[in-house]
Amino acid sequence: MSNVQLTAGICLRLVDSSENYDEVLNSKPTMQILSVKKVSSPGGLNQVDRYRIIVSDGEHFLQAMLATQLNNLVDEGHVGKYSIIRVDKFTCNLVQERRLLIVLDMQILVKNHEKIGKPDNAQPTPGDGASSAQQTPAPHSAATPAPVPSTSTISTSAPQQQHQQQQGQSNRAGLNRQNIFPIEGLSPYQNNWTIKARVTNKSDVRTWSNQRGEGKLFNVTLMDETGEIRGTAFNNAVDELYDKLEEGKVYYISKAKVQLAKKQFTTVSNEYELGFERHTEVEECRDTQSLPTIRYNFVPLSGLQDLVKDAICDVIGVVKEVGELGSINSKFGKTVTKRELTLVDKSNFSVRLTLWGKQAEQYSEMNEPVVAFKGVKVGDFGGRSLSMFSSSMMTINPDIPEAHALRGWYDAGGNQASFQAHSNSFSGAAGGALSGFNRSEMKSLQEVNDMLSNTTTDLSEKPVYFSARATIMHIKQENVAYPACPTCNKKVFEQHDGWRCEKCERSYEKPEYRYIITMAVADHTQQAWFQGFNEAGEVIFHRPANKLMEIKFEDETKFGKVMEETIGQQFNFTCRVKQETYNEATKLRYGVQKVLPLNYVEELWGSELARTPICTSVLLLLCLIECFGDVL
DNA sequence: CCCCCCCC
Repeated sequence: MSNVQLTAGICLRLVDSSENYDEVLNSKPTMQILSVKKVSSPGGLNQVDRYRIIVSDGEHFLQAMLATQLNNLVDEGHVGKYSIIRVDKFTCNLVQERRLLIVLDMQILVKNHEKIGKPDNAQPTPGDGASSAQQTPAPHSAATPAPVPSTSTISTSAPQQQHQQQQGQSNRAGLNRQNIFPIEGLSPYQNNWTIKARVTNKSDVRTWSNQRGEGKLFNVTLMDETGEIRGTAFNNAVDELYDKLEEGKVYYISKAKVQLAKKQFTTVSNEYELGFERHTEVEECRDTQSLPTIRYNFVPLSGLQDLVKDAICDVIGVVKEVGELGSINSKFGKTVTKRELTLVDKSNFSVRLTLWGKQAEQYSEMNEPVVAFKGVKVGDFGGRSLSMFSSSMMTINPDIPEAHALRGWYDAGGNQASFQAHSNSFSGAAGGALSGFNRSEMKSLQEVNDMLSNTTTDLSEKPVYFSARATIMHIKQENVAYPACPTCNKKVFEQHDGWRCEKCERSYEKPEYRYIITMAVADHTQQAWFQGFNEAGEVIFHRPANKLMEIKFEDETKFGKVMEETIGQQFNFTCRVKQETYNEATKLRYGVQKVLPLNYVEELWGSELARTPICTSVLLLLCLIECFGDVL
């Protein structure tokens, strides 16, 4: 421990204007961390926590930030207060006229060490010695020139001019390639920067038309090793830049406007975004060696439950199931194709992720690949779900350590694991099978009524879902099933040559009966009319509709008996309530999404009664009997 | 200056 040697003097060299910056950059100094403090970004759902650290060389100390890709070193306890580190890679820039070191890569030499020396602040704030300048951003009026950024030089303002003259000589034409700024250091307070960034995503050109006017635009996501930022070009700038900026390529970009990103719209992890303007300079960079293709901040699938709905996150998982291509009709009558993937990971959780449009149509990986997703949206369907944005990134079998680890784990037996689906219900394992049914969110019919009358949601626009346990009181006997087209399920009509489907424009010898059920249900608080279709009917009647209709045609009395047997049966229903209009009258329609027979062990588990010790014991016993009944 | 990103 005692043989650790800090790189004395490095802090002063970092703030010394006359230093050779390249030498300082490459010196890989050994330093001690004096403090680690989490800094949470204000607002926004996609903001990643950051760590501010203070580093010391034993004589002086400096403020620094950890690049977010190093967050896990702190989160997992590998590094902390008084750790000795070797800074292998960093960048330094001016923020509020103070230098801020961003540590991009480091080695931990000693995790725990006593404090070395009595270091002083290498960069005391003029005036009071506190860090007020940093905490109170001065408004930059015209009278207060913004500080000149500096990453490749650590000169202060006077030598800066000298430095820029030197650069002018080496790079007369084109952009100032020496003065590369980290994306993470960009802010509206800086000008004269150049970033070197990869386009990781480029949107199509979109047009808009509203009361404020019309126009066109496109977005890109730009990334370097410190962070990412969204750039937007409007109108003329679209013509100028759309073809120039290609997805996957790296560019020098300067003279764009840095502005606050509106947090309700951002899907990219940055407080700011870039507005491309007429004078914005974009030049392709062919040396792409030093830039990673993508930077992730993975959340384990088990951790999705800690994220709020609509949060944006990165995940990596093995695609265990690939759903069929389907389509949905969105609110505005748009039809969109979709495909659901089921991801699993080492946390033994699974989650469904929806691909849209082209990505859904073109997905064809059938060999359970590892797939990394960046910037996907967290939903709460069935507990937790994920959905792609157009700005999200999907990378199949990425060449990154996390992917290799996951592959190894999966192939070495992880694929045999049973995965827990996200669910709010008490019984997580059951939650997966129930898919959307949340026992802990069960409501009485009265509570459903109250919820519906108090909701601010426009029920004609957006349906509300609920689960309730109720007993069937009555089923309308007439039209309990309809003759359906075996191909498209539409109603068919009997004609001289068989059963005619108008949609498929053909006739069938026999129809396929499908249930269409209107039933009165009740619980101890209320009654309601539910409507159910084929899946619901098969559960309620314990037989396909064809069979029930067979009985009806052969023996009316027996049919009446079957109908009667359903009365008094209790089920767990999951329903979708929507406001619909018939003949200018609006009414709420309760569509049954799912019917589940009761499972008495689980019903008890979820109840208050189960909290008593005696009941817990009995329930455990019941579970054991259920599991091992055959053996006992 | 956009801001849609959907459905069960």
